[in-house]
Amino acid sequence: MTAIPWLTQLQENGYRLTGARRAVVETVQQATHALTPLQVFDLARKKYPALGLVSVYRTLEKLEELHLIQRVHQPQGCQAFISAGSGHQHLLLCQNCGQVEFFEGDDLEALTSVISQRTGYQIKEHWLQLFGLCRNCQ
Amino acid sequence: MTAIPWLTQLQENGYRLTGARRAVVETVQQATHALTPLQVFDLARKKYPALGLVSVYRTLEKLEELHLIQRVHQPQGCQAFISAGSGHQHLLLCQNCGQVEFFEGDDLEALTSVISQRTGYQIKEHWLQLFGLCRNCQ
DNA sequence: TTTGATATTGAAAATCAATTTCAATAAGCG
DNA sequence: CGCTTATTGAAATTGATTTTCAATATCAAA
Ligand SMILES: [Mn+2]
Ligand SMILES: [Mn+2]
Ligand SMILES: [Zn+2]
Ligand SMILES: [Zn+2]
Repeated sequence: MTAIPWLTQLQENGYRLTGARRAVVETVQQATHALTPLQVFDLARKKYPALGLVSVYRTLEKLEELHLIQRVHQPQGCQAFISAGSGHQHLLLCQNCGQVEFFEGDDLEALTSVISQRTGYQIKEHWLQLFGLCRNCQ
Repeated sequence: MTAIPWLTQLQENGYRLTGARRAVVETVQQATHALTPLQVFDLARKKYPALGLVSVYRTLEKLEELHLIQRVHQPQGCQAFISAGSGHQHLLLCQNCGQVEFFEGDDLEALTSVISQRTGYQIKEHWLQLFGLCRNCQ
């Protein structure tokens, strides 16, 4: 998959296409691990050496706003981002190497209706994240 | 429920009982909402005016280490803490007022075994959090 | 193409939360 | 009551993120 759809989306939302943005977008889109802003900076600078860290923050902000990336919450920190899956998806993270996989097909209907009844809450959303070891790391 | 069991646990683990600790423990234990260190500070200072913010951080650290509190991850930030349920429990958060409820009895066995097979991951843990509106906020 | 309005840039400064340092104090044991 | 030492709050420091700003680059319009 190429970086074009993301760049197009940025453009369609009134943002200009620049070297800094191209480098950040390509970097994040290619990643199979969640990346912190600093990691994005280090990787993207190889493609575009003039890049400033500030532009990484600014671009990540826009990508998140367009739902092209999502923040990854982990016990050791919540500053990393990964390309967002399309549709309703959840994350599976390798506790050893940090690799990220998406999965879907969870059915929490039965659970949420029980909880809803038990607590009186009207349930709107859920966060589900699995942690484990990828094939390589087992 | 009183603050004594937590204070006892601190003492049993070699920590001394001080005014600062009592104030923080009471504050966090009584809360029905997740509290940030600064919120704990403001509340606990009413009980113990000499309290320093540093001691809040230090006490929260120890309570988390003893699994008496847990960090709450939310879209708007991940710095808040809530009294930890006992046993395997999950959180249900009110998106409007921030009230926290615990629930248990989720069974993700079927799901995780499918995902495990599909991805090759050995699944070790899961995070599940529900968001919704409490009775008052509906 | 050229032009011009303005979005975007990176550097530097500022902010903010969290951590470390440190000398004074207080907990808890004998 | 004393003594050891864990704990304290203030202040300094760190580290991440945000803001400010003048220079520059994008891109639509001429
Ligand atoms: Mn789901
Ligand atoms: Mn569970
Ligand atoms: Zn792995
Ligand atoms: Zn509510």
